[in-house]
Amino acid sequence: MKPLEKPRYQQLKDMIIDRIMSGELQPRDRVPSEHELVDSMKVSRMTANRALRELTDEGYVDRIAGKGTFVADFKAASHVLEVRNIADEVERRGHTYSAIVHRQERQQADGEVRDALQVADRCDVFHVMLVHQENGVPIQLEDRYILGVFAPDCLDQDFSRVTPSAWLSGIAPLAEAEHIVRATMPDRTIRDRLGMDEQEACLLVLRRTWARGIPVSFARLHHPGTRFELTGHYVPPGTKRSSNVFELKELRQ
Amino acid sequence: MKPLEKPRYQQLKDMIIDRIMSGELQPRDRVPSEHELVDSMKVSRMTANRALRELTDEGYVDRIAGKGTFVADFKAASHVLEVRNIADEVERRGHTYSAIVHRQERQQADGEVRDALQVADRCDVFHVMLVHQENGVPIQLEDRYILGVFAPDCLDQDFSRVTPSAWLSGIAPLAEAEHIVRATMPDRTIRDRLGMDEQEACLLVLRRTWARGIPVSFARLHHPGTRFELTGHYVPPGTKRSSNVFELKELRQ
DNA sequence: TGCACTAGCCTGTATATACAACTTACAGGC
DNA sequence: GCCTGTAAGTTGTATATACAGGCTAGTGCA
Repeated sequence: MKPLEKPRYQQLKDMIIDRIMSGELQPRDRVPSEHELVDSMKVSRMTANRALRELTDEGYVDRIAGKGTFVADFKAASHVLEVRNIADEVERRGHTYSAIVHRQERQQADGEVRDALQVADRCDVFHVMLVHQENGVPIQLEDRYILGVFAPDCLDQDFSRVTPSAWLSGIAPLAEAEHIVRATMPDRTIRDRLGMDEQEACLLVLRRTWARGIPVSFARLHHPGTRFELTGHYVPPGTKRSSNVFELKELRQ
Repeated sequence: MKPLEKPRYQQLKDMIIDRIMSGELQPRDRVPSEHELVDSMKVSRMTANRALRELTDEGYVDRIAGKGTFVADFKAASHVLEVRNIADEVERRGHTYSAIVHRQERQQADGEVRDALQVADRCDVFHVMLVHQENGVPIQLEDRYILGVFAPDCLDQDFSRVTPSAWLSGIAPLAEAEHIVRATMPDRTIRDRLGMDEQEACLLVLRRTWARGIPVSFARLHHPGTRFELTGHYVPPGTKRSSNVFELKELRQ
């Protein structure tokens, strides 16, 4: 006989996570205070405190003594997804970010895209291809597919202003991500668009993200091997927020 | 006026982490029980419980109801360091792991190695170079430098049986790690040792690890780009252990 | 009008207590 | 000898209570 019901603090956590994931609670919205949870859920304050404290540790909410508890920003939470927004990275270095959109169209999924998004053949998807630039120099070719039903107004977006990644983060919290990093030799199209040399390797990142339990986006991110690298720094948990972020960095030249 | 002293549960955590990092408490050793902490540290059981529970969440200790609290295995903790032991990876796939040691010698640090380990010029280091193989096929060229004072008996080790990474994990818990991932074109030596084609890109991982607050090891890990990739999967915290492990995987061919 | 103070709410921490469930060791009975 | 029951120690959870400190709005005084 397993415990027929979960611990009460876990029930509280699940209830609040559900309300965030379903969209009922939006970023910066106020979450019920400990005292309100005591009244409405018939638990002690220490139990409510534990639930909210663990949600804080896990990045779902932020707490401010004297004010209350608030749903964390999707964008901040997405930092946990290891690969930061490339536009933010460029600007954090004090450089100028720009993007050129090569494609933005509706397609039907097949082959690798269909498999990656786990959808039926010929399912409706959007295809976006753009080149990200730092001070006018190409640094990433993004080749992205987005699930049609997840983002119906994809064709109306101006991705030269807001990156697809940032835009997707704003629709729903990205709960899960998968990355595959490879070293490849780029084909002629990619090499030309990134302004790469003949004998230059390409750092390829395949990225899938999930929202509400289903895969919503699949992207191929190509980077010039001599100009960029992926760095990750792990520090033990307990010291501030346990940071485990991968980011793109300019190679010292 | 800031709080002149940290919260008591944090003091407990720091005390126990110190005893683990200093080597006083070894892996699988028993950690004082909640009741013992109540007596010796003059705190309530709930405070001791919180300290030990958070140390569990952070991977420092494991708790077993009815038995006690024990220092977590270094090896298990090192999984959190994102790049798993390559020998374990190979065996997990049901394949045969082997290694060929090309170098194992004492050197004096200079240039990139000196900078990476943050030591004085001509400081004593060990240099190990070996090729890891899966079913006899080379999959990684490891070029590693280890701080001399950290591992005095490095030359006595048989790295064809225990990988340097696993051996280092056994000396002291690796508390911090940095990874840099690049795509490069390998030079002739590396290409030959990995059995790579003329036009094949190389996935290069630069890895630094810290123990007891100081950098103890710096490694260059070269992989054939057409045969291997680095994968990472992020799932939200709160579901089991929040997993954020990068691992090397064989490319489907 | 403008300022200072206070009351009320919120989070952060700490304690004392209680019960349940699990593990181990040991004593007692068969 | 073997099995069973029990007692002690351990973690897991839950409650009630208390005090400190941050934040905000509103009251009241100058």
